Amino acid sequence: MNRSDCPISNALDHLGDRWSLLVIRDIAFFGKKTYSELLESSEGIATNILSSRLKNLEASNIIKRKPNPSDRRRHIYSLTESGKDLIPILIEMILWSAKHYSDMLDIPSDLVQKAKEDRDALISQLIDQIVAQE
Amino acid sequence: MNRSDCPISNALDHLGDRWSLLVIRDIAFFGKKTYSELLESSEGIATNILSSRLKNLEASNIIKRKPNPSDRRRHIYSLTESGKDLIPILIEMILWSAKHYSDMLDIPSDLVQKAKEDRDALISQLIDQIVAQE
DNA sequence: TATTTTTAGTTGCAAATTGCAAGTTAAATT
DNA sequence: AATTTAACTTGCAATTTGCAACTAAAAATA
Repeated sequence: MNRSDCPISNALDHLGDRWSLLVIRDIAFFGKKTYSELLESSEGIATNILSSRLKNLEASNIIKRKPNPSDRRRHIYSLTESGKDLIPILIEMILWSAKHYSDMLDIPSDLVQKAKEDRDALISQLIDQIVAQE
Repeated sequence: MNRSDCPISNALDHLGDRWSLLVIRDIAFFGKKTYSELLESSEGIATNILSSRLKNLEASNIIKRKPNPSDRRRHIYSLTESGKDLIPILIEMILWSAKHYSDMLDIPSDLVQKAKEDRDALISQLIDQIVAQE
């Protein structure tokens, strides 16, 4: 699993594929909490891949899974502290895409503007939102 | 290639694998310029994978390849503007790993400290270094 | 000039991963 | 008691990865 002691390599060992950070996005930005909600991403993740990614992310302590007392079929997925700390990476990806692919994508302009004006405030605000819905 | 119009998904369409950002790291932080230099990464990339990633990154306009006039065997790889703009993503990955895996990794403490003190200055400085060696 | 070495790849093939479709299990609803 | 729902698992084909060996062109050496 650990290819080297480089911090960038380490991040990619945990997150370097086409799906893991989309799962984090759906939890962090779209407030998704259950398996079936996460399955409905617009990119169309397969059920076995979602299952695999959720297991990996939980093993990496990036997300956690709790039983839902009111409906024991539904498990609740949420971000750990480590998972919340991925938000700056996601924001930088949004800024990069906004700068270089704005014409072909759906850019959240107000988020981009706020990120440029006051990055730290935006990050705090997003984390507060996540904490609020826990 | 384009799974959706989401900017995060777009970034992952170009960079979402275990090797692409390591190639960018080696060019951006370690000043590597040639195929054989990039082959020597501590993570041990295979030659066919390196070849494939260099082609993809060039097709995505993230790196560019120039002939070297003084030795026409050696091609010179460098970052485009778009490639340089990936540095903030790399820095956030370093900060994330430094925060959550510091005991098991080799963290560049002075870079981390500078990133916390004055992020924008660090990014400018790193880009200046890259430009200087062009 | 002929031979060797270096650089940047390509090719072949086995192993691992991905993705689709269908099936399963436990809990909730009707 | 029967049906539906949620969260998966399983089987299998297709794609991607990774290792090892090979190649072509240019440079260095004899």
